[in-house]
Amino acid sequence: MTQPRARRFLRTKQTILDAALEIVRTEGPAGLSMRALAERSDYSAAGIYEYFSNKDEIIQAVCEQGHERLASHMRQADPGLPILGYLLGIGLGYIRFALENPDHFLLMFTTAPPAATGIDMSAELLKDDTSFGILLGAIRRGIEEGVFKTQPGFGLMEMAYAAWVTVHGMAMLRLTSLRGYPMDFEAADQAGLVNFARGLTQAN
Amino acid sequence: MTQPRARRFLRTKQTILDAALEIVRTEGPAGLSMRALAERSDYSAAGIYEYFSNKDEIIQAVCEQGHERLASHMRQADPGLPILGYLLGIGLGYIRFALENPDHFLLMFTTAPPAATGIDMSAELLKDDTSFGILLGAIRRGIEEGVFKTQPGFGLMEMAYAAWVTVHGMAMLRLTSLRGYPMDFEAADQAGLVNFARGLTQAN
DNA sequence: TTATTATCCCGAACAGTGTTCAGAAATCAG
DNA sequence: CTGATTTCTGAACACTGTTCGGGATAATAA
Repeated sequence: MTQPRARRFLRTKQTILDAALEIVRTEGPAGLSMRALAERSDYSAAGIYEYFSNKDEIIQAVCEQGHERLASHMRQADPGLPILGYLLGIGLGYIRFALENPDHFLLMFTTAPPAATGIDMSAELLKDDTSFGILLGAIRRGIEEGVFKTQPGFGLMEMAYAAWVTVHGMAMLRLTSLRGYPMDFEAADQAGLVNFARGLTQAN
Repeated sequence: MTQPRARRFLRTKQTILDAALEIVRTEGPAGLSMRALAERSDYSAAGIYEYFSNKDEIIQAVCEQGHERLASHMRQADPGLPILGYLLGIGLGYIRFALENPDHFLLMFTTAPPAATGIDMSAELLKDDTSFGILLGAIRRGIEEGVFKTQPGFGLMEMAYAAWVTVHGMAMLRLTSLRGYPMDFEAADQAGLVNFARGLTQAN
């Protein structure tokens, strides 16, 4: 029962992870090599393998941390607002995170998940503090308030999926394909999200 | 004026490019190493640098080829359909290409473009045979037919952007974050696109 | 035909990558 | 203090993209 040992282990692991996060933030995912990570965390490259069995495992941990920060960005939307404004705030929070942390965001959404986690995720995704969970809560509220009209084949889940897809597409395209494109994205995103919400509120 | 030489040069270049495309298709972008590419095209790794100055240049060429194939998938939508059905077909074509060529699609939209091509692209993007050009044409038609109602700050360009964003988010999320997730994506995508279109047709 | 020159192509090498492994320190248990 | 575990390291392996010197080949000139 060596508790101090376990604590030290976890602390060291966290130290390495923090170094990884900093490298991703300052130099992008390309700069995250095992040797660079070793140097910044004052270990040798081989030593890191005592705490992570893979580089992928490190990347995955960095991604998880990113998802938490993404969710906290979305939580900054004011739930006191009317549902349409609240939903808009959530979406803009998502996009804002992507723009403020482009490398981190791209890493999160271009790295394929651990593969065949499928079923775990279906539960993981629905937790309230998850980014998708927050979105789901907002849509549910809109439906309960009677503002969003469900339709056959377009209920809570489909609405939330459609909303996610919209903001994700905005963030992703802006970062990968439209960097430097002359367009007022702030306005276009706003208008696009309003159009999306208009679809939700209209029956048939 | 050595024409045969120039022709041979281009032909060899195309051979290498074809090999690169095949590697991406069969083994994914991770399998595209200069040595593997050299082996499949019956050259040495060093020899390839006579035709491409970079690996990035090869990847970029592969991406361009992908964009053409993407556009051809979208062109399979029947322009004879009513505008809503036609627009839906275009969107589903986009998604279908992504699902049939996941590696190629991800390569196209996770690799940042040649950097600071900004202004060139703004013209390139609008050409009729481009994927975005096709989309733009459909939206324009919907507006001219009076089916899509423009609004202040939400005109042709914004509508097309919103549509692109939607299908791109669907394709992207499905490939990166929702692989194996238990959900009827066919139906959800369809419903999501219909919802999007509903927003376009409703004034205010 | 022969000599010159430009093109084409390859082997070897360099610096970098992720990862493994034998063994040196350091920490713990008896 | 002794013996066993846990930490940590340097060296190595196989791989990556890329460069360079030089050999083979083809086009041009004499």
